[in-house]
Amino acid sequence: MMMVRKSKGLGERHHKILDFIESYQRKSKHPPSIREIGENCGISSTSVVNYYLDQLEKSGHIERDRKISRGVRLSGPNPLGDLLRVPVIGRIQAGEPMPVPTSDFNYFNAEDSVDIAMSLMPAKEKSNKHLFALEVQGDSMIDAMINDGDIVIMKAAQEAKNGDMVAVWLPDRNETTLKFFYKEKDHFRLQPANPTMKPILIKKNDPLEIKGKVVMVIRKMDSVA
Amino acid sequence: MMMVRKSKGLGERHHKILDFIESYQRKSKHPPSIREIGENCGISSTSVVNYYLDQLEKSGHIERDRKISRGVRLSGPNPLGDLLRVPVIGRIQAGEPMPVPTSDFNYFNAEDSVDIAMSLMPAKEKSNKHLFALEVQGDSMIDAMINDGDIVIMKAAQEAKNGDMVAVWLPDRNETTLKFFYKEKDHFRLQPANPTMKPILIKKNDPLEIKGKVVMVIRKMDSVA
DNA sequence: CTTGACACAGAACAGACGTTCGGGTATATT
DNA sequence: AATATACCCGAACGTCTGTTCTGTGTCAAG
Repeated sequence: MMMVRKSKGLGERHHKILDFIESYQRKSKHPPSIREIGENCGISSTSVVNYYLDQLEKSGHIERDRKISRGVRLSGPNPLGDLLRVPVIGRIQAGEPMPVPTSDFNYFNAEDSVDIAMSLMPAKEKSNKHLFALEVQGDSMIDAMINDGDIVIMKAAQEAKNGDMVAVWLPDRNETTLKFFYKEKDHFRLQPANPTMKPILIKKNDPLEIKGKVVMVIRKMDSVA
Repeated sequence: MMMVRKSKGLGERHHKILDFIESYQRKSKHPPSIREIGENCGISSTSVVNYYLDQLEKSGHIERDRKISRGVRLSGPNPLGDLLRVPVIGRIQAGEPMPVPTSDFNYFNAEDSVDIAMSLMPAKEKSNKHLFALEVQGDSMIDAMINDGDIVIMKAAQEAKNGDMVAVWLPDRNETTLKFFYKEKDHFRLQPANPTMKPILIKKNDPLEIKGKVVMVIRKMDSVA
């Protein structure tokens, strides 16, 4: 009685091997050897492991550095990869000036930080220079589709292009707000992310301070258990 | 003429080795061997490399897995850290059934995937098992504070606890929706994340299918340039 | 029945690799 | 001057490791 797993994409052993490589790498911080894969996947011969590894390489699931010890890794842009550590420099809420990074930007005295996979970042932001994060406090940003507790990743900026989502300080209203920015004939249009809500129009003479551009918003649902 | 570098913390070679390990790991995705370190740092003897590696280990700069090929890595909380690779298995929009993971969903038949730093995940979700992601299409989730283009990280589930944000399929309305879930005396209350909006009440007899719990929401502002 | 693809085992080989040991040369200390 | 210490080299050893080759049994197609 043999297992029949022909012509299907991946067999049980393929999965087992992929799982093992992944967990081994996570625990040991380096890839497993062929023999270690065999022992942990119930394969007694190194040649059989090599046999499967070849298949997984051809199908693009793994990459191998031939002739090199433990030169096997899960493929993909970033099997375990580059993180950006973005400092959380404070909280943002309406009615108070927004915290902005100091010029020194020595981000190690930051109380906290969040790790973002580089692959999540837009191409231009691959350097964590000028990136910082804020935790949103209160419901004041709901018209920007941003909730209490959300984390906003920002890039310091004093100017913006049309379509950027920016953090602006409106001295007239004594308010920090996050809106899409559009420069139009004789005014700035601050468009809420929520399409059911109406924009704020600011005359070009009126004060308006752009504090930064929003790069990303992250909302964690901690209650999941 | 010899270099004098006594009694100081780290010498020139220590830094050179640390830099090399870091850049080698980044490029080759696996650690260098002792001989490779030697060649690239101008050290002709493996024993000297070993000599420095021992020092760097004692001083806590690196960690070593003895007897194991390429068992050297930079130490620290997150030299390059753990990512969860979550498969994006489809799009979600109101009026259509939500895609759910197949039993085979774990690997790369997923068209795309997103990388999430483990440090961002709630403690219980440290395994990418049962995690999947959906891209939200359309504005139908605005009352869940979720916008067009957002990425929702979900955990497959058929049940939910009070306070969980869940994806539910309402056959009566022919609608998939994301709401906070509360079980009450004689009905289920589906509470929108937006506190200005009113809940949906579902009688306990009426049909209601929980598809999964929302773990995280990610919004990328790609327009930043 | 024959053929061939497929899955697997075992052994053997050649390098790669970490480790160790004996020796060497400066500089500083006693 | 003698000793200690830090730094460094080369070689040898034994094991780890990827690769390759031969052989075996299964199964489906011709």
